[in-house]
Amino acid sequence: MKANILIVEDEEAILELIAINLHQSGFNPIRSLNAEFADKLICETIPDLIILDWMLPGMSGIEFAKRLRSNGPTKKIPIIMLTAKSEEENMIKGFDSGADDYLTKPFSPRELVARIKAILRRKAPELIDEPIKINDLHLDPSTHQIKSNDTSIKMGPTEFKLLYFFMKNPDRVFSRNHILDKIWGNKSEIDDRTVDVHIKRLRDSLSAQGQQKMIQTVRGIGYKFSEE
Amino acid sequence: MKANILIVEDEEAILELIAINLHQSGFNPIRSLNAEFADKLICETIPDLIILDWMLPGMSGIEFAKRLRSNGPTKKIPIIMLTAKSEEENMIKGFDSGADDYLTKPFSPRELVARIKAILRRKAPELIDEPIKINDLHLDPSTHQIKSNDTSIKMGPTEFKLLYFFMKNPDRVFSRNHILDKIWGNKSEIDDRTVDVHIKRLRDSLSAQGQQKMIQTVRGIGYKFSEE
DNA sequence: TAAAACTGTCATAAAACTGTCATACTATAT
DNA sequence: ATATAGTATGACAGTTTTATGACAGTTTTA
Repeated sequence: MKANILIVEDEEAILELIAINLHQSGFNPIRSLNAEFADKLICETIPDLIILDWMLPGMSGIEFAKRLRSNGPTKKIPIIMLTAKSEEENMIKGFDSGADDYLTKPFSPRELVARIKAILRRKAPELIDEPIKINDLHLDPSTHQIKSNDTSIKMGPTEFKLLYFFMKNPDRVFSRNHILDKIWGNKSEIDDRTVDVHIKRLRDSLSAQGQQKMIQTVRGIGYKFSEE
Repeated sequence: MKANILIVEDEEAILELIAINLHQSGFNPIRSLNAEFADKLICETIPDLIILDWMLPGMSGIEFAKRLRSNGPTKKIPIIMLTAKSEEENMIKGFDSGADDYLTKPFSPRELVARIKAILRRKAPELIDEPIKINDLHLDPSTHQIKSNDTSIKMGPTEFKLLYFFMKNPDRVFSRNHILDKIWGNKSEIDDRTVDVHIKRLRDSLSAQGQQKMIQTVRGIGYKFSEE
């Protein structure tokens, strides 16, 4: 499922530029030239992230941001502010009003996409669903499928999340507690050692396709995923 | 071990923004909204770096910086100053008062992290977990991997810590007791000679790739790591 | 609602790692 | 050359850390 990204920008050329770039990067851009129309759009579908120009006709971007932040359902939508170089000194207010990041025009589309991904990765990692392929192991989050040699591999939900997490961060070592945080959520009162068991189950599933060795134990530290 | 970074900033939104970004970059942020509270925090744990807003309620950032600089234990803590665009011309005073770097608001979190790393790399390289490469021996703390000629080298946890320690302080001789302190922790009741054994084990691991000579014995003193 | 699948915990087995010691070496000074 | 203090090394028994299989309770599926 593509992430819906609302762009609110009064300069049509820029709006279009951004939209095209986002589309190419696998996002679903929603265009609005002003805050009023953006409001309507938001009612229809809550976007996953909003790119907001600082200067808007009618209502300023900053006011709009504040309103979004004060309002229940839109409270948590990440916002990236766009500002002209000359307005930069006001930017601090942008953060105040709740923006998660900002970009100064002119900016490179590449940069914008990078920031969007960074924010989504933090706030809604499930939305940045790019299939991952490592060493003939294919994981597609959108179809919830894992394949190796075109043979699909079955596993439980927890094992899937585990594998997804590992494949998104290959080669990096994670402690059991870190894994617990990421997979179970930080509230969990769950025993460290439970991770071992799920690692075992994941390895068992992978071993049907001879891929079990990809999950490695780092004694005294935790586990890591790597093709070696 | 994560670097403790104290943030002194009276605008809560910004404080939080910085803290979150630092946390994500693997630092340990400590928050303070004013200089007085910061003082208390500093007493508890000496931070490894301080990010200081220029304008603070009560005591100005610059005064605070000066005080830190005049005071023994806090003398050497690197300081990054934050300043609003309009105050920029005063920045020279910031350097005067001992800041190591400064950033003009608004700044991107990315930029801040980059500067922090630059400073720590200079002043306390051991706090910043970056891969180290010496003489074709690569050590990467985040993946917990050691490679030479693209061949990965295996070793136990203690040997890894030992090697990491040595590679962070190349060419320097350490006594067995110093090593014991750094690797085992200062509480240890462990025999001096145990270090010899682990050095041996480390050498054995490295010798598989012909890198054993990098750890040298300094008779009567201890050991050192160097490419000779 | 029954069957199937999944969870988290435990006890136990298996591996890997530790620290110490006795012994064999080595450098250095006399 | 010899004595001596400092190092290297191999073995080993004790610990710590992981892997594994079983199980009872839950949740999901059919």
